[in-house]
Amino acid sequence: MSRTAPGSARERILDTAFRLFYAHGPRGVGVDTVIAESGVAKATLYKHFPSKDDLVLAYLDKVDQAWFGALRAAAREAGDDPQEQLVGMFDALVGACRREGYHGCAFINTAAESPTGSPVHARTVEHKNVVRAWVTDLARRAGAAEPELLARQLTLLLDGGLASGVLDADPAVAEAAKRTARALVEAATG
Amino acid sequence: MSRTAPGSARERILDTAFRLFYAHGPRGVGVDTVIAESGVAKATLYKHFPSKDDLVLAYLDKVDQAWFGALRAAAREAGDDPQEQLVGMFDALVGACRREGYHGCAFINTAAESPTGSPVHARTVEHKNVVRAWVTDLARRAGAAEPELLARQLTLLLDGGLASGVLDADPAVAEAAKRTARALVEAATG
DNA sequence: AGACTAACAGACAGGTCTGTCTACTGCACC
DNA sequence: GGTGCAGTAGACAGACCTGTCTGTTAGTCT
Repeated sequence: MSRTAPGSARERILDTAFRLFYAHGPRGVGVDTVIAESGVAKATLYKHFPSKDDLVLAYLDKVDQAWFGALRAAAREAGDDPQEQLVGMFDALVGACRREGYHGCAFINTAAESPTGSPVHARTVEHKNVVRAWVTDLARRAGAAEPELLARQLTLLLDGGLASGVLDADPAVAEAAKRTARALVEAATG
Repeated sequence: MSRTAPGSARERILDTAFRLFYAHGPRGVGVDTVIAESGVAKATLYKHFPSKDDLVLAYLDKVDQAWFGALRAAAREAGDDPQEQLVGMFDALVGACRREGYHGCAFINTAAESPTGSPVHARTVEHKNVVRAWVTDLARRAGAAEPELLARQLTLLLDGGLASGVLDADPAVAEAAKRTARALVEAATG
């Protein structure tokens, strides 16, 4: 286990899949392409991921970590005040827009090309619920009159900003979302 | 031209494509399936639509007519007051959520599986711009302090509601969007 | 009656996709 | 030194996809 680090091939496959799947959508990338670009044998890929769907789910897990992590980091950077954190998390959207190769929400994009009821769908719903629960908690601590409503409003804005990111990475959209978020937070916390 | 109405085959193809493409995404439906379900010969399809991409674009035009039409109808039903119309257009979202087989925004879903810069992309951007221009005009007539900002906010909400529709057709999301729209319109026209 | 048009029916080519299988290589540990 | 493991390389099957092509049918117009 010294020539190649443990799980090195797996990491390489997943990193490559992350990049390609996000850029072209899982259905737009063949397994052969992932293999070629990650410099791995086909058998190795199918050993770590028994089917392409398993690879797609692993990709979504990676996306979940990255995006949810970015949201929490942006909120943390806004300080200790929950109200400021609710607004600050939109900096994750602003930052994503500026990033090269930004292409909107990986979950939405993947769910759009997957049949309803598929594991991909379920994973996406789960992700959205986790994020909204976190926002709801933040809204509650911010003293919102209706935390669930405020969380719904803010996640609507987030999803809207992410969705339009498929088309063009316009930072103005993200900035508008942030301004709107501030207005909604102030209105809800009086 | 009496046995079959003029363009009857074309209509049948387009209707079938509309249904199938919306349900499974254009890439998830083969031309053979469209042919089989519309009861048409392959040559006929390729005569009316030289390539599958042309069919997809025609599908998007149909979607544009349907969705933009629904938005304007919902606004019209809200009365003559532009402020009420801005809020009322969200009834199109509420209605879409309730419809059987609702699966989110056809444009976003299609764009998600199309390469950046493709005709599909351009058509989607155009659609979104047309809708936002219409909303901006409405916002101006409603006396909004910053019509562009209000339009951006409202379309963000619309897109957010539509995007989450890929996951579950929860009317609560649409209702929350409408409530939020009302709050934003009132704040902007105060 | 004859020409034209729209459509039907379906075979076919050429490519791509997922997933399996065989054969080989090099390292670690016993 | 021998065994097992992780990985490489690539052929292969079987399905599916787009787009083309040939031949046939039926109705319309002159």
